[in-house]
Amino acid sequence: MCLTRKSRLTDIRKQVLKTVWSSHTPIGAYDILSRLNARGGKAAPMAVYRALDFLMENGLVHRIASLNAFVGCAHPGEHHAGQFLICRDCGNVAELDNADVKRALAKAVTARGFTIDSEVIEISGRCPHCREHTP
Amino acid sequence: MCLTRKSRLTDIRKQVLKTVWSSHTPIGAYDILSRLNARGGKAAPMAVYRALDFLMENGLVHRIASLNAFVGCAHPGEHHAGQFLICRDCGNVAELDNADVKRALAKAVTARGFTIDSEVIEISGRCPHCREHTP
DNA sequence: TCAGGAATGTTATGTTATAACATTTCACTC
DNA sequence: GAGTGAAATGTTATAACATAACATTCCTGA
Ligand SMILES: [Zn+2]
Ligand SMILES: [Zn+2]
Ligand SMILES: [Zn+2]
Ligand SMILES: [Zn+2]
Repeated sequence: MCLTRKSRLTDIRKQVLKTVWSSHTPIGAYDILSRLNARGGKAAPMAVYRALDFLMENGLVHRIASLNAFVGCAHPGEHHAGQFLICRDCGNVAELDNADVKRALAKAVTARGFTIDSEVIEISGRCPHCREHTP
Repeated sequence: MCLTRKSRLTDIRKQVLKTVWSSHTPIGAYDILSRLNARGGKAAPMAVYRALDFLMENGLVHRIASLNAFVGCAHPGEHHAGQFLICRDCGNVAELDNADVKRALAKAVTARGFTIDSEVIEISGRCPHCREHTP
């Protein structure tokens, strides 16, 4: 765990992180909650949302706004934005961090006089595997 | 109204479209509902969501996924995607349709073997006006 | 050991969105 | 101009997502 940067990976945060990763597709906060409580727990939604906030701040999890769901970060490190490719058939998500996209976007945004605080880039489509198997 | 393409701009759809445009910032479905019912109406959420679905299909309104809210389309026409710049201070939204961004994104996506069905590109930041007035 | 902040617990409520089925409206045909 | 079928709307209920507010516990460092 890269949490030698003074952030505390407490038990519930670890459980939520595990649960997010145990799903191969984006998972909703209440689904996370159910899985935690499935083995006898009695956590409340707040606990999950707080853990998710922590994990997002620490670059371990991303929120997929278009799905109201969460995925583990493919390249954990500092807090960062990425581009997400979501397969509409199997639900799998690929995380990109493409320099050309960021550059083109930054140029277009600054041309309008805006500054960037955060980005949401989510593409819905079909992954190679699903394209091959269901024409 | 460009609805000579056989889609019916009925009364409730027109009211919802007007309400979306009457707000200078993205507006939530339930806020739209309140404004409709403010003058005595008694519509239900479904009516608003159905009207919004119609307006989005017809390229008159966009959904801002990161805000769970809706804005009028700046360049109405066919159904299309855009890039949205959202000012975190004043809430105003600028709609872009930048060719370089689309090109870079399409390239990065196809390089991964994905196809694109729909895009969500939403940048949160500060607009020129707010940058000037609050340093 | 004893603060003081960070983390969690607890309860309640707010907000956003859809399911399922009934009824009405409207364009089109006969 | 009555019949008909699809599109649109009405209605009721509920699912799904998220936060407010305040109490309590836990950890760290003086
Ligand atoms: Zn990441
Ligand atoms: Zn797939
Ligand atoms: Zn548009
Ligand atoms: Zn602004």
